[in-house]
Amino acid sequence: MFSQAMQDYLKAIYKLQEQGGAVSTSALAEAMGVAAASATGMVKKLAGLKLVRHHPYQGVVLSKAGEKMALEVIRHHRLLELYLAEALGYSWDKVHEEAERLEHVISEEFEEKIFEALGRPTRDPHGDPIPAKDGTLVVAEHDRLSDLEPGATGVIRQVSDSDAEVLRYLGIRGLVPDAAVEVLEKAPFNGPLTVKTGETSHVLGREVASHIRVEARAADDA
Amino acid sequence: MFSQAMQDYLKAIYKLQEQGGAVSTSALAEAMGVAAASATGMVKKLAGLKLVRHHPYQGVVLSKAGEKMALEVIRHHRLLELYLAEALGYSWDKVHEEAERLEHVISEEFEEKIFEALGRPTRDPHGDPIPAKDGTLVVAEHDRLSDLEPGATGVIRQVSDSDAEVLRYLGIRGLVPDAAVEVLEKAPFNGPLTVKTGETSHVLGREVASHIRVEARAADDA
DNA sequence: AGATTTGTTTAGGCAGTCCTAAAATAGCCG
DNA sequence: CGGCTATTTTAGGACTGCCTAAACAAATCT
Repeated sequence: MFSQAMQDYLKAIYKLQEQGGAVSTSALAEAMGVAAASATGMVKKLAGLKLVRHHPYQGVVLSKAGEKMALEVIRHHRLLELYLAEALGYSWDKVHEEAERLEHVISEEFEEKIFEALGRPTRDPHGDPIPAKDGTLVVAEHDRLSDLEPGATGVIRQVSDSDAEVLRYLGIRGLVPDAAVEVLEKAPFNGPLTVKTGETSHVLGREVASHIRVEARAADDA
Repeated sequence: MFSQAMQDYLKAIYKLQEQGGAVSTSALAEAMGVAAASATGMVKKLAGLKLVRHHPYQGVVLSKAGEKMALEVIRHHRLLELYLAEALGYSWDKVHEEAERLEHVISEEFEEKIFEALGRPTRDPHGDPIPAKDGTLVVAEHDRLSDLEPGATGVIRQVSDSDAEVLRYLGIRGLVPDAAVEVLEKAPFNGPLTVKTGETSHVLGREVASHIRVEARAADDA
């Protein structure tokens, strides 16, 4: 009834939605690695199934049902990643690809078994929350980058700003979801922060940094 | 390049071939749960890829390459069954269905990891041999039913006879691969055997019984 | 505003796998 | 052998998901 392709599209829409409201078909097409027309076609199909709401030329938004389906796939994905890493000794850079294929074919029973084998975890190897079986996702209230103290390190989870210019600026600097960051310096009051990502450091206004949600790493991490 | 459907067909052909020479398209269609025309179509495609040899109206036989591919899938299947049962506590009657879906999507790395985790096994939960990675299958030299002594029990693995009539006779009596049998009596010299399968017992000529390969069960089995 | 650029949708096709119906072939029986 | 029946193949479609090219809409620039 619901093809694998549909699941992939729902998941992609979910992930794009996380980083900002409605999702354009071109962004979706890019995320899926297909032509824009293909994304439009699938969006229409999903809209017909009431899994998304589509306002032509305005983007697409998951419906309640669509979000639930997306979260089921994401739960599978994250549990699999964790299982591959923990139980089978996969390195972290390889779990994603394998989980990507397995997530569509495992049964509820398989999901249940690995969930139990892992001790009913709530976070995957990347620190992302694992949606619950009923489709509930405890969205971690991540710290704002502007809240971190000098010396602290973390991983960017979400970048939201109404100004596309600012987003582009941050993107060019590598301050995008999943990037690791470290706070080098922090001026007092509402002064700027100096942060490092990859090999280079950048100075950010406090206001801008407050729009970047990060997941702080424990101090004893590598 | 090689679709999942093709893998399934190759596997089905392999299994049918095990039970007797060339495979008819209708037998293949039935095994795959598709219309006869669909099987013909796929067979032509596989023949084009040199994975099978097809003589119209005469059935289909795996080529060397086709057999290797079939064995790879079967290796995946059997390793998965074993892993699901051993590592995840699946009951034996559920492993097959899950393995059926997983076998097509796991990577070589996954295969390798579970192979090692299981201690490099050579038999699956049903007692079937697991093909080696290079596509070699150590075909167990099963006992002939006619060799078993009264009281012995086993599982039929292969029934081969040039006489279709005999095969049908055996089929009607439930003496088919995977059936459990027990030898009740055995006349001396080349006299007949009385064997039981399911609830009923049958008398078989020694000659016929010698064409039935069985895997003997250890005496201490249930 | 008008023109250009950018983004989105429609239209028409292609490949893969399935189907049904009809034609071709093989096997069997009188 | 000739004809019946069962099996197998061919022919023609349906459906999914992808593509390119062209039409359309919105945003941007002058």
